[in-house]
Amino acid sequence: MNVVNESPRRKELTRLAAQLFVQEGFDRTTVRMLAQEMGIKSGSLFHHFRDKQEILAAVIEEGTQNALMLARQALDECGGSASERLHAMARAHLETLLTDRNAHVVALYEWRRLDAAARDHLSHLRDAYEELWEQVIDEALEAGLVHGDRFLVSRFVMGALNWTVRWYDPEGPRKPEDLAHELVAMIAPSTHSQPGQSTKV
Amino acid sequence: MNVVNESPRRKELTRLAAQLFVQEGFDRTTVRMLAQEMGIKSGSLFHHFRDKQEILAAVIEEGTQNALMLARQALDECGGSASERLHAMARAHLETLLTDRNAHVVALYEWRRLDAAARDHLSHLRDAYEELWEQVIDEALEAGLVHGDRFLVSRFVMGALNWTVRWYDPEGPRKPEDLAHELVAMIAPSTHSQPGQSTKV
DNA sequence: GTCTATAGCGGGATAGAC
DNA sequence: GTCTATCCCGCTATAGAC
Repeated sequence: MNVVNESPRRKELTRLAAQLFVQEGFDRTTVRMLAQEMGIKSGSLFHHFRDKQEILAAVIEEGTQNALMLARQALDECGGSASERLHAMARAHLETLLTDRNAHVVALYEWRRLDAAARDHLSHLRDAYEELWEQVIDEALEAGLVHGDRFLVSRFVMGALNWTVRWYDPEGPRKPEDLAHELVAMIAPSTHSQPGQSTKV
Repeated sequence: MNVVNESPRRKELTRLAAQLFVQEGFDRTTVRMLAQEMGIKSGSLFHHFRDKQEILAAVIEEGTQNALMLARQALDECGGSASERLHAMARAHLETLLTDRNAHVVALYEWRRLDAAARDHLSHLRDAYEELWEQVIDEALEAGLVHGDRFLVSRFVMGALNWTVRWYDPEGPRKPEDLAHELVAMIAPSTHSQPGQSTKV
């Protein structure tokens, strides 16, 4: 459905929609606001999307797919130690959340506003991303880096990261990488990150 | 403004509103839904509240005040060790979020929907609650229980806790107390909780 | 304190010209 | 692919009777 419909125009409109959804929330964002941001009239919007719901679905698909891609890439590029992988994953997650401040945030914070059909269509994507997290957490548990229940630890870690959206100041001194480092230090304090990736601040 | 207006009737209506705001979100909750839940017609609502905004403000004030009260009480009743206090705080926080599932959740998740005046009026309450957290985190840092930056640690911990709202299943086997215990174990693994409070599961 | 009735507005979405 | 024009609906809030 969406895979076919990937015109560059639509992608650009999706990007702009993501920005507004983050600023205002999905419910408060009107189709007229969306149209204005896109430089067209509200009627024209429905040439690209069937309805407002479909815009949300497009944003969330884009955001999750992007996060998944960047996370896999980060894991491929980092060293193989459990600690390095945990750090790489946290860093990738925070960068998709805090640097672009768009589609991934919408995916996390507006998921409930998807209708049943869209949730159904997108849940496997979300699950794939969460499984990647659980896998990295598993490795950390096996390495003795962290202790506790796999399910709970991954949800606590994701919660700590996802909540940064609420208080992080992009103009402040801390970069997403710094936050990732501090989080790993908090839950796995005995770890010394390998050189080659400057995780020490 | 609100302190004067604390009729039992209004408190009850506020309680019902909180429930709907959690289920549907503030924006999706209509005054007609609120009225129906309260057993009156929508017009009658405005005898108790000036407008929809004021209902939200009442819920958030109630939720934060309640959380603050219960947190202080929990700290008073627990032992004095940094680990016990951290655990008590986390437990109180989770119980206000997950057991009642109402006003405190709204305070956390719908804060942005408050207008400027209400935010101004309520921010000192929210700040008092966050300062209580930072104080407990400070004690944990000084006791060597946890390591890191005071600001970041408290935000990470609160994030992990606040995000539980998204995945916690009240019908499941885990109680808020169990979650609190697991979180403390995750960030301060070397700690052995004092007896007298069964924190071990 | 609650009701009925309704004003007044802004929302999502459509139709057909260009 | 975008425009104008507009339908229709549901929302918040008000007025005045009871």
